[in-house]
Amino acid sequence: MEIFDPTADRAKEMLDAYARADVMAADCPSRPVLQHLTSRWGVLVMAALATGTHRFSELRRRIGGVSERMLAQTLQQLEGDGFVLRRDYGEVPPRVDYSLTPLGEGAAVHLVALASWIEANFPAIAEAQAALSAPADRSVPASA
Amino acid sequence: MEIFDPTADRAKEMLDAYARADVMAADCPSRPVLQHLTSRWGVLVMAALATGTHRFSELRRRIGGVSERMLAQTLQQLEGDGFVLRRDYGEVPPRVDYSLTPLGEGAAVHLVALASWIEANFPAIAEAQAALSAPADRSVPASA
DNA sequence: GTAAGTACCTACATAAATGTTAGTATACCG
DNA sequence: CGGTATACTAACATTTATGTAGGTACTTAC
Repeated sequence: MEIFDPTADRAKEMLDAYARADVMAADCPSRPVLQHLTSRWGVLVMAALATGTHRFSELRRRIGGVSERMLAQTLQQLEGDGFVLRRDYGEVPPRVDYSLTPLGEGAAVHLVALASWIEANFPAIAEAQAALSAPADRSVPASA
Repeated sequence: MEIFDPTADRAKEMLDAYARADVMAADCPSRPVLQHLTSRWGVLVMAALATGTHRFSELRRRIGGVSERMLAQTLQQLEGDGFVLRRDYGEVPPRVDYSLTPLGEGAAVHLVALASWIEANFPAIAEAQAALSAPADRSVPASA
């Protein structure tokens, strides 16, 4: 039909951007979101916040190995995606705390599940790692 | 008591390495595993393999944007952790296929859940992103 | 008064991830 | 024969991620 309709373009946009989010597509806008959540510190920040509201320095101590810079950056990314809520009390010395938004909680569930699964199954994983690095012969037995 | 016991050291090692896997600890051996699974391509490879066995080139086509190099490297990491099984038919031209091990399936469940959640909730995420970048005023209203 | 704590940011430096290109041995298609 | 496909690897280039050090403005504890 192709009749001109001012709403058609918008409808198409919404379909592209909303209805068809596909992480397998290289240029899907969901890719950056996935990366924020699965980034080195993203997972751990989300998991830490899944236990409740925390201040910046609390998170920093809780998450072993994060630098201030990385923690700040990660929190900003997650805030920008609407997963984390930042509350600034405007006091001095500074006081700010972070918590998950409802959206963030939805995502955190899966990240916590993953982290827990790894912790719980680490014995098996370590075993597999050892078994795979040990065997010298990985080639097909020669007929000779 | 501290009585010498040849099994004591080993038991302690096992406790350290196995029983207490804690992703929040900077030097926990579970950290690299978490990173392999949540790496840019790791998630997508696991998700792709969650749908069944695939050949290398099939995965490459399915996962938008992976280079051969990255796909190969990611598969090797996941194989090294015991999540992926590589089967080489020893034919020429080469034929190899990949599938999840039972361990891999356990992990994949959570990664697929995460990816699906993002796809399903992308409308809300995009909305949040837009809402957060729009507001010009994020500071506390001055009393003046 | 000195040190430490708070929640950051900026600039700089380095490490890690990722991409690009070329190459391998062989088979199949036309 | 020329081109394509397969499953890679190695070398090299580049982009991205991450870390480090120093600074801020002020408070509390010693």
